[in-house]
Amino acid sequence: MSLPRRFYSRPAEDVARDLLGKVLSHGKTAGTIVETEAYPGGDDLASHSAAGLTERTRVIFGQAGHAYVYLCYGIHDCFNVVTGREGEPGCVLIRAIDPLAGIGLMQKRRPNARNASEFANGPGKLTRALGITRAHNGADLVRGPITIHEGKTKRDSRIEVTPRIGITKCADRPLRFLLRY
DNA sequence: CAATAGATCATCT
DNA sequence: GATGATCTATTGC
Repeated sequence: MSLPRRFYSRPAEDVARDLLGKVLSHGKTAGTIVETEAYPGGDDLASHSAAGLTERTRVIFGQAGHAYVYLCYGIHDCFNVVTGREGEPGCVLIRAIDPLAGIGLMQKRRPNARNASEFANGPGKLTRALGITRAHNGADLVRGPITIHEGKTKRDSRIEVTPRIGITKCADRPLRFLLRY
């Protein structure tokens, strides 16, 4: 069962933290979300939405619970979840997942990976492993084909908060969330 | 093993 | 025309 719309209709920081431990799936592949970053918009210059409402950032300003997929460094597709109220910008970048299903398929899609832990331990790797592309930009996660649902609660799991990485602006804000277990 | 460069292109100035 | 929410191969200790 997919997470309800209201789960996403909250501030990006809250959604980013609560997304840890949830399961992201597409087709036969799925994995537990273990790393996220919040891009709340507003005065956060690191957010793509800081440039304002453009053709590219349109979906970030749209209804929560939709996918924002963009091309990074001309090479990689990165997957985000739109958050907050409609008309207000905000999204969460999914940075890493722990493979749960479709291991064989992920292996095939990521020939460079040495082992399962390297299938989706990065924003660009994760989209490759799950088969997510820019064609999914704007897709509704409540309906599919990409969905997010509850996962099993792991024992002794802790949430770690650090500054976001790979950015130059607002690089000091603690908006990166990791699940350690 | 750590550091660095190259790949590659849509979006914005 | 510059820039980037990255990944990988290669070079250098």
